[in-house]
Amino acid sequence: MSFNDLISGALTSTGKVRNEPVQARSSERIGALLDAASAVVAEVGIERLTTAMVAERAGASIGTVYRYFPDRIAVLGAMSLRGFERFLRASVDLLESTKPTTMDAAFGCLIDAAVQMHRTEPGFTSIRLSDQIALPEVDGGTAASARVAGPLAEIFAAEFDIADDGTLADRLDIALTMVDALLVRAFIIDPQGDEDAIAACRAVVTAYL
Amino acid sequence: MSFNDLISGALTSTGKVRNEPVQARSSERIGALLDAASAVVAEVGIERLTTAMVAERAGASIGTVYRYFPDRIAVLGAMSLRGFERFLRASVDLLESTKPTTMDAAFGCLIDAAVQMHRTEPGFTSIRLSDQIALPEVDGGTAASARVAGPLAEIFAAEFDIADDGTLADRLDIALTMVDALLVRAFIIDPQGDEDAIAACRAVVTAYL
DNA sequence: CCCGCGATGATCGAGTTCCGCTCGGTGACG
DNA sequence: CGTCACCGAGCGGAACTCGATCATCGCGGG
Repeated sequence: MSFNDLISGALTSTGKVRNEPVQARSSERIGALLDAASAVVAEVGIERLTTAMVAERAGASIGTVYRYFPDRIAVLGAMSLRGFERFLRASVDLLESTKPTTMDAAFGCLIDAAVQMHRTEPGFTSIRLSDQIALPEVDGGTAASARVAGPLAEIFAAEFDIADDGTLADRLDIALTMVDALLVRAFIIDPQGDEDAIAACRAVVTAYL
Repeated sequence: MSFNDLISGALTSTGKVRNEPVQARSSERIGALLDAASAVVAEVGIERLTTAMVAERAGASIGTVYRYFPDRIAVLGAMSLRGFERFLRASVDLLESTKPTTMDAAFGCLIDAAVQMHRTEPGFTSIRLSDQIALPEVDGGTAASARVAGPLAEIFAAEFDIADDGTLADRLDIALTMVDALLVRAFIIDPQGDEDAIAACRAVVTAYL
C-alpha cells in the first residue's frame, strides 16, 4: 500500500487532493510539498504555516499548491496522513523483522516505530494521529484508518487468536490512540523524547493487554 | 479557584487576556465571547473559526474581541482553559460528593465528569486537554496545569498514600492524558458518546492503576 | 524507428477576496 | 467629566483563483 494509493482515493476533507496526478513529476511534487509542509510545521507550528511558505520551500508556486490541495487545511491533512502511513509502514517492517510472539512484544514494535517517527520526521509531534484514527466514513469512502491499519490488523490476526475481527480492530484502535497521546506527551515534555514518559507509555499498553 | 483567577494572571500565550476587566459587564462579555467561540468551534472546527464569527455570535464587534484577547489563538486558548477548568471543577465536586475510597472509583469520577463535559459543552471534543496538561512554564509563571490540577492532586494525596508528590502528579497527568484521548475517540465515533468506547476508557484506566 | 505536432497535464504568478488585527471616534458607567 | 467599554471602517497580509505559458505524452506519417 503506497502513499499514492492512499491519497488518490476519495478521502475525508483532511487529506483530500484536488486532482489525481497523471505524470510522474506530479507525485514528486506532492511529496516535495508535503516535505516542505513538515519542515514548516516543525519550524513555526501548524497555526503559522502559510501556503506561501510551503510553496517557496518546495520550489513551487502558490498555484501549484492549490492545484493539488483544495485548501491550506488539506495540505496539513495530507501531511498528517502521510506521517500516519509511514508510521504504519515502519511498524509493519518491524513486526515482520522481529516476529514477536507475544501481544506485548508486538505492541512494543508499534511504540518503537512511533518513537522513531517522532525523532526523525519533522513535525510528527505536531500532528495528531487521532485525526486518522477513528475517523468517520465520508462520502462513501472507507475510513482512512480502516484502509490504512489493515496491514497491522492482518499481522495481529495471523499471529494471535482473537475471538472476532471487530474486537481486534477496536483494541488496535484503542492501543494506537493511547500510544499516540502518551508519546506526544513524552515529546512535549522533552523534544528528544522523555525516557520516563516513553517507559510509562509501554507500561500502560502492557497493563491494557 | 475561579475562571477569572485563572485568566487574569500571567499565563502562557494560549489563554492570555489583554486587559483585566474592571467593570462587571466585562466579565460577562468575556464569558459570552467564549460561549460564542465554543459554539463556533463545535460548528466549523478550530481551524475555520474566525474572529468575526465569534464577535457576531456574541453580539459584539470585532474590536471588542481584540480588546480582551491579543489574537485569535488566545481566544481558543482561553476557551480551552475554561473548558479544562470547568472539567476540573466538575471532577472536584463529584469527588467531594461521592468520596470514593478506591483509586479506581476516584478516576471513575474524573471520567464521569469528562463525559458530562463532552455531552454538554459545545466544542469540548474539539479542544485538547493536553494543551493544558504538561504545558511548560512560561515567563516565570507556573504552568497552567500545575495551578489548575492542584485541587485534584490534593484530593488524591489526602485520600490515598502515594510515595512522593512527583509520582502522584505524573500518574494523574498520564491518566488524564489517556482519558482525554480515549474519550475524544468515543465522541468522534458517536457524537453522543459511544458507550463501548467509554467503557473501554474505564477499562484502560482500571488496568493502568 | 523517429520526428513533428496537436492534446493534455503541469506550472506559474499577478490579481482578487477574505480574514486577522488596529485605531480613532462614540457611547456608557462611576 | 474622566475613565472604561465599545464600535466598525480600514489596513496589511494570507488564502485562494484563473488565464497564460511551459512540459510531456500519444500518435501518425515519413
